[in-house]
Amino acid sequence: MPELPEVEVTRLSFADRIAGAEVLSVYLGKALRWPLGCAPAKLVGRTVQAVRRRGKYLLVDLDQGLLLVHLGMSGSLGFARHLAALGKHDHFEMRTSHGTLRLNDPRRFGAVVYVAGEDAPQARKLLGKLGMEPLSDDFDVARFHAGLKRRKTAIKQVLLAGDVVVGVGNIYASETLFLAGIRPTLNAARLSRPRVARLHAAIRDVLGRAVAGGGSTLRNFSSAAGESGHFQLEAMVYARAGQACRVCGTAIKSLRQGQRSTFYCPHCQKA
DNA sequence: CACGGATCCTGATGGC
DNA sequence: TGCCATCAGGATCCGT
Repeated sequence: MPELPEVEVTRLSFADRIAGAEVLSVYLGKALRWPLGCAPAKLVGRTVQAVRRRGKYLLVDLDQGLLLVHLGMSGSLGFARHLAALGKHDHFEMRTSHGTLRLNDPRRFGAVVYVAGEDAPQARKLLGKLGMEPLSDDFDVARFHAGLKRRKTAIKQVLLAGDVVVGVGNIYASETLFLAGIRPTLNAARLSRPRVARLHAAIRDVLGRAVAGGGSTLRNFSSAAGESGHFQLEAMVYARAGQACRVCGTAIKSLRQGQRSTFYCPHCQKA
């Protein structure tokens, strides 16, 4: 489910409401990707101060320490005053004075990790190598180009790796490369400055619009095609192998890169 | 060190 | 209750 826009929209959905809340109890279900890192009882009595985001991680600031929350491939967070009984895939729940925060994650690639601070070893391990925030002012063409020049692998895989720029997941990687007219297999270091500029613009444009549009993914959009207001985020290439390119009509191709599927238009995207 | 591949887990889907 | 293979929006870990 979650690429950066959904994580950001999730954050916006409860950050203000949970701020100031006191933690009343913590429930842990089946193991997630990593252990919580402290006894659940240690969180009781803490106060939630804010919810921030770094890449696809949510940072839930407490008066002592913080929680790093990642939704993995299949996770979703809900926050409400009253929730139904715990479901099969609800593996973390934190009751607070303002409502209950609950993580549902069928595949359990997600995680909730307590760290004493952002300098704690586990925090540095998870957050330390993250690249630039795509919607921040830091992410400019010059820095993007400099980052890509250091990487010798395919541009699609560099986008996914997240150590140059964060938040571009498998769907948006294919989509932004289409919008920029760049073949996904091209060596990142060899992209010309104008092409880097086009890719930079595509990333900011697509991610920014997805956040503004409520974080729904392109895949969801395609299934909801025809709904007004969402039309502009219809997938151009993702999951469209064999179908006609919406721009030129050429059949969309697919390939595997690092165990992930990639989609592109062989005519619109130049090698 | 940078890269490519294996890996964690459950569920949906489609072929046979 | 059919069985099996494949794929899924992530990203870390490990061997080379």
